[in-house]
Amino acid sequence: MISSNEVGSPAQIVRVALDIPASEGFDYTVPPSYRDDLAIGSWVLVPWGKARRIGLVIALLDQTEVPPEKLRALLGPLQGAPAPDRHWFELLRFAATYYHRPFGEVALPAIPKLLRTPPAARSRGSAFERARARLPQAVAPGELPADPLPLTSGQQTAIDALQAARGFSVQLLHGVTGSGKTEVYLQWLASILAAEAKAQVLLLVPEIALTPQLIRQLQGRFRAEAVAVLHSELPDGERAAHWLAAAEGRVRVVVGTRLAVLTPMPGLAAIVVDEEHDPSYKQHEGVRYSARDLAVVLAQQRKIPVLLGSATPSLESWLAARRGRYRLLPMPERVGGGQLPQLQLVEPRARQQRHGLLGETVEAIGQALAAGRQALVFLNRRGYAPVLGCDACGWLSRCESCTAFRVLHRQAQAAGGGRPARFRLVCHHCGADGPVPRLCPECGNLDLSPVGRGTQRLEEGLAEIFPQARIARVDRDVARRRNAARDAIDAAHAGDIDILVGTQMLAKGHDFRRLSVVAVLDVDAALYSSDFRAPERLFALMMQVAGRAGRSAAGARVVIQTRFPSHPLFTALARQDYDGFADELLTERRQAALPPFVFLALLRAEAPSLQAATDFLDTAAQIGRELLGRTMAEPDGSASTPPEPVRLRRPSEVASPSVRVYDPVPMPMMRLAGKERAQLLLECESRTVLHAFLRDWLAELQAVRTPVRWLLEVDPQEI
DNA sequence: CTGCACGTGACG
DNA sequence: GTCACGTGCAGT
Repeated sequence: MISSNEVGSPAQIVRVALDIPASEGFDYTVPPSYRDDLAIGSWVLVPWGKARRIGLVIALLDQTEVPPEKLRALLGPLQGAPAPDRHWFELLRFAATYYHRPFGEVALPAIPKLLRTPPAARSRGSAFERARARLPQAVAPGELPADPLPLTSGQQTAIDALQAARGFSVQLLHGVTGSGKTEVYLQWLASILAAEAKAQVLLLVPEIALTPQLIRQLQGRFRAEAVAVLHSELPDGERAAHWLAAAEGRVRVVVGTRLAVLTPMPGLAAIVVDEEHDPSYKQHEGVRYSARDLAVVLAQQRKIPVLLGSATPSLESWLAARRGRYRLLPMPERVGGGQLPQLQLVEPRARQQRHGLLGETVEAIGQALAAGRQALVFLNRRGYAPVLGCDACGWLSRCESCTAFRVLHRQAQAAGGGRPARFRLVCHHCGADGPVPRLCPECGNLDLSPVGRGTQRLEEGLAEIFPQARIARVDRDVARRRNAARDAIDAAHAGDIDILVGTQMLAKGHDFRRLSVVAVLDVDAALYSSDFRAPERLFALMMQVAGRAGRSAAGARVVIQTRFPSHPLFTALARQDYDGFADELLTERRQAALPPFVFLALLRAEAPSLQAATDFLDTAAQIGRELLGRTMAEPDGSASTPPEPVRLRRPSEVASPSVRVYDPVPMPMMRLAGKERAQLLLECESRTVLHAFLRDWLAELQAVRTPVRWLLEVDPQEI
């Protein structure tokens, strides 16, 4: 049945993005009654095989390549869904393009599960109604520590600069630990909210920093505006409610981890990215986006200011500030003029150790305890010992499925104790978990011993050295038990703990007032790691660890055990000289042609055999080099341009930089969960050139028939 | 010959 | 994700 007013109607057919890998969308006819209701960005319900799915309209078409017998009619607009959000759509489109993924693979996972699950045929009410019914909790006045704090002159200067910002701008707030960055965020965001009744603000924080304390603090401070909280651990119902409230402007403050950057916020007027250098902003599954980078893009699209805050900015941001693209707001002073702790480097060479602790370290901890202060011992390695070994033949407890050792773990014991501790061998990568062999699987020898030291063994050793001390451990194993980590931290705050032992979980956010000594063990591996970002990350971690001590305690110190006390990283750390260290690293990175001076992409492949993975990558590299040859011979497709020679050039002689395709190599962790993995590195001085290449290259790779599972990672953080 | 397990590709 | 289909092997 065709009536004249239907012919040529632009919305006879729509292309719908679904959460289907490697698909640019599926076309559906639009029943006449819905033709006026659909626009780009509309939420729709579509038939999908025998099932139904929720999708987003990504194009209005008047014809399609899909053969008519395949084409089906969509079921209709999704009842109760939010109206199309142009800004959100633009951000998702950018992310899909930049990370070279189909739109649907970016957009649908950005929607909470409850809101993208097709309604059951006979369900009462919609998921949207249910989500709307549970508004984020309002906090009763007077219930919370909620008034703005007095500002230091440094904080005031930063806020003045922020308030002067108009339109799109990036400010890099470089504030030492304890300089009061949070207060700057809160007062700036409050001023944005006060200026415009419908304004919304977004505060992104690293995973570990989104604590109940921070949420309570925000709820107290923004009592009137309502705060939505978004992170991956949130129960489905709550996440849907908060997300929808943000999308419909019913809350004005959104705080969340990286996924929160993909929340629609119609009134978005300002963004803060706290601890912008933190690696947790990079998503490590699905679409591997950087929430920090997307926040900057979002600010640019919305023409609003974004504030990146850190005591140790990423080199990417630091370079942008040095080049004047970002505005640097320094806050070098601590609130209350607190002194930063003194750094003491101690060398293990030819000195006596007790349980991995050097004499100086033991002495420092002892002094803290004697003075009624607390000590924090930091060891970034959980478990009892990183490996179990045979004294006779040298057998080590390797994981069968990974290029890694199984870690010796002491089982949590039932209260009462007395019985001998029980141990397991656990792989931290694939999760394999088994009993400890009674004798060596290689030679039958009975003497198997732990090699090295994890937090559990360290805790044991400390208890022996300081039998009277109250010791608590905080790491991921402890955190797995409900509230256990929080209880330990609360006990430390209350003064019921003398020594805290822990991994980097303890490095962030906690301000222990009675803490006067921080001891750091086993950092040397990071000094000479094959990962070029390791020093940057170690410096950031050390600054954070040091920041735990001495916020109110005079004479606080940080003791680092290292075999390389004269390493420039420690020299800079001792002077609290981030600027010098960062500038030095930038010089090295420029000379070595590493990020942020070049842009990287990795093609990663995994297969049952390394050969299969490498073969695929070899094919991919060959396709890439051929593609480069073609495009360099015809720079813009114009026949009149003389062909350029095809060769790899040094950056110095490059006018229009070319993409370099390296050879496939096994990944640092070659085997993971029984799969062999290899990767192919690509680099280019020009982001634009790299991405143009990636687009064409991926199009050709899609056509390669292979059983190998592969994935492109844009801007990899670990190579 | 039949049945089942597994892998693969399509689903608009 | 789920389903249908094809392949290959084991059992009758």
